[in-house]
Amino acid sequence: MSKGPRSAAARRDWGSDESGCSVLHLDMDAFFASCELARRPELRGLPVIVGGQERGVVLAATYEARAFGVRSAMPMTRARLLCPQAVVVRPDHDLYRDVSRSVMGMLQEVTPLVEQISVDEAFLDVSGARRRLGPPTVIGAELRRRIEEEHGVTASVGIARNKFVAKLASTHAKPDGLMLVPVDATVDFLHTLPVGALWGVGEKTEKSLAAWGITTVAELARTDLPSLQTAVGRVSGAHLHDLSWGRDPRPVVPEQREHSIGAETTFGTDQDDTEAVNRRVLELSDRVAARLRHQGVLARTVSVKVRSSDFATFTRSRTLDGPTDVARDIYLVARELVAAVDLGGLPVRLVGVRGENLRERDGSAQQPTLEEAVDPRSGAQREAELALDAVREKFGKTAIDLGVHRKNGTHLY
DNA sequence: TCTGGGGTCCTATACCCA
DNA sequence: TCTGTGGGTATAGGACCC
Repeated sequence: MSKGPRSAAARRDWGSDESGCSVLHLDMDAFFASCELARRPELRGLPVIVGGQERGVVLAATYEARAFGVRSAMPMTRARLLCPQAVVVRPDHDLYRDVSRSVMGMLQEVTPLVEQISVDEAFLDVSGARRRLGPPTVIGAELRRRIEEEHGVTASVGIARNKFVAKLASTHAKPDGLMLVPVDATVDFLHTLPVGALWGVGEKTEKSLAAWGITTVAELARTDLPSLQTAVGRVSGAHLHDLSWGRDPRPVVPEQREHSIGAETTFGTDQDDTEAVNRRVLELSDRVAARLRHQGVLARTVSVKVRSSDFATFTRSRTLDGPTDVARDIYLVARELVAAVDLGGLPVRLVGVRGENLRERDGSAQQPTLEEAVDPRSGAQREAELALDAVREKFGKTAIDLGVHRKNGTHLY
């Protein structure tokens, strides 16, 4: 929900010729905050911030809160300083997921070519829907109307010849607007923008480019390719150069499979107790395994992330002999990987566990992992964890937990 | 000001193997 | 046998996005 830099010059009417513009990007405005307002209309007109605990960041803020300088991803402590009168609401991800699912279903009625890129935004290729539903601007307007009517949430729409430009158009249409960038106007539109508007240019890349005297898309477009590649790398250089001229061949691809599934948490206070860290690693392994099983996939690589109190972040990973969706397998590897990270005596701020290198469970399903072959308990362990899934399905996610069992001071688990 | 949690992609390096 | 080369895979880390 955070957005790249915008340009006032770009916020204007670029024309009405829709030919060749069949990519539509739909982005819901201040999504989490809008969902909360729809549920609690008495909050309308007030500065509202959706955010977590003490050490959290702002997940979403209403435009009233933004007027005070509150931005998403800003530390909550700072947000409260800027806008002490703001109503702070704890995030309710289940609510946002429900609204999201319903909206995505609505998009599917327009075309099956819907690529969801996050909970609150999606691309649509409406080339096949034109004859049935009208030109893209009509489709976009109708979607915006229906989303607001059915969910009380406003959405902005960008329409252009490709994904990259459509995404920028929706950013400049915000809030509650629609922008068309005709094919002929594409380069002029792009060349009003700062480099930071390009997808893939964040803080670091922006700095590297500035060192080369490149601060706008227009300047980047006029830079010769070899210099650009020296500045930011071969692949990124070529990619950014293409984008600066409005070239983006990536098609709208429906239903992309996840490449990894992970979970991480920041401790309330930095932690130097190894046992406490391990308990957290177990919880995270359990969450990851449950999600792997839920999605019917197995992970062959386990990776961990450890952040120390000075915010230095380390990742370690190991590829297993066989793929798994069993919390115990993941935990045993994750615990070792975390233990091997040298934090120089500093306490742990955050730990994370991730399953990577995913594959479908079907097919590899009946192949026992090496561990199962060596240790028959692993098959039984999976059965036990499936039973846990069933209990949680029935009584809720917090109904039951895996534990670290100790016997004579030795971990069984 | 003091930095969440979910991800993706790219780069560099090491190592095995043909 | 030695040396170089190049592909494939594993690993670590950085940057980025929402």
